[in-house]
Amino acid sequence: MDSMVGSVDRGNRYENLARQMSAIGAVKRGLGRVLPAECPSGSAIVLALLNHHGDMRMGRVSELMAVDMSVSSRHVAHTVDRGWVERLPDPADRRSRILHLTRAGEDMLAVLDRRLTDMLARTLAEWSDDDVELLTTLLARLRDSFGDCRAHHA
Amino acid sequence: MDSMVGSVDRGNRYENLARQMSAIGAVKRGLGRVLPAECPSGSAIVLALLNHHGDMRMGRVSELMAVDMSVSSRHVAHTVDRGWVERLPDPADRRSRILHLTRAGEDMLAVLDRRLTDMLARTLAEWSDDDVELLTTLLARLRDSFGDCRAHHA
DNA sequence: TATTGTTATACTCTATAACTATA
DNA sequence: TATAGTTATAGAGTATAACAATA
Repeated sequence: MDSMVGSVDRGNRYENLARQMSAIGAVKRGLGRVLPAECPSGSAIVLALLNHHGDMRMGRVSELMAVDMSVSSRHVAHTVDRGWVERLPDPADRRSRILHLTRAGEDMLAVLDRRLTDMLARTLAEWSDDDVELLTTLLARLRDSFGDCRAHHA
Repeated sequence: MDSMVGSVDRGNRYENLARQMSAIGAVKRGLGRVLPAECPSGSAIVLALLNHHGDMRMGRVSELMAVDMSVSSRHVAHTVDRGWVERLPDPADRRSRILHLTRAGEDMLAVLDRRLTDMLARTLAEWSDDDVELLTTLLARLRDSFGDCRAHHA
């Protein structure tokens, strides 16, 4: 395989994809700019996860975000400081605590939803419904393929 | 509009997309983990841009990355320090300099390409060629729709 | 002894503002 | 005066390692 030129097409295909993925950084920065100053993206993601999946523990947050627990711990701490999330005792394991979205957290989430929706509606005005849905589906599948791709020192 | 329930579908559509976009952070972190320690993603993007678009000035880099010039300036400085990029005088404007990918930069780019390609080939093993291409196209279009979405204080 | 979670430290990415040099 | 670019500073995100409490 190494000496063949036949792999150029495949290599190019992934190269294009990698470049487009890097370019997505610009999209994420654009989304981040519409967030309220007191609710940066890390906090916003925590709220969205709790809203979508329901109450969960720290380990599950870090798993869903595919980040180290030290990272999710800080994000969650920020949301708790703002009163958007509360840590309830876990009857099954006293080391752990159950994270629960508060009413104030739901209110903040409503603000986030509105801002992001406005932003996307403006930016994707020329996209058809089918294309938006197709992109959403492919992104979900991409995230799924990557799975929990954290650095496992094993 | 506020009192109607009819907007639920559209709102939900964008909400899903926003959530998937956030999840893409996990994908980007996964890609970042395969990069060499001496070439973080900022540097890698600079090299890829110069390779793909050819020589350019700082302003064009910040435009393509959709970041402030102070940011791209630091990324470029890092690549120059490593000998991957050189700053050539711009005959048309002595304030500016032309950024040029060196041979060492091309070599580093080859390393990056190999690592990213391996990673994607492993991760997207079950994807069809058509789906990979479709995702690539949609990401490019998404980036295009966002355009130069930097904060313009005007 | 292993696991859940927190905290300290360090590094990358980013934006704002102040600055230099040139147009 | 305006523009191209650099640098200083500050803030967010992340990972590693050391630590606490509990299993």
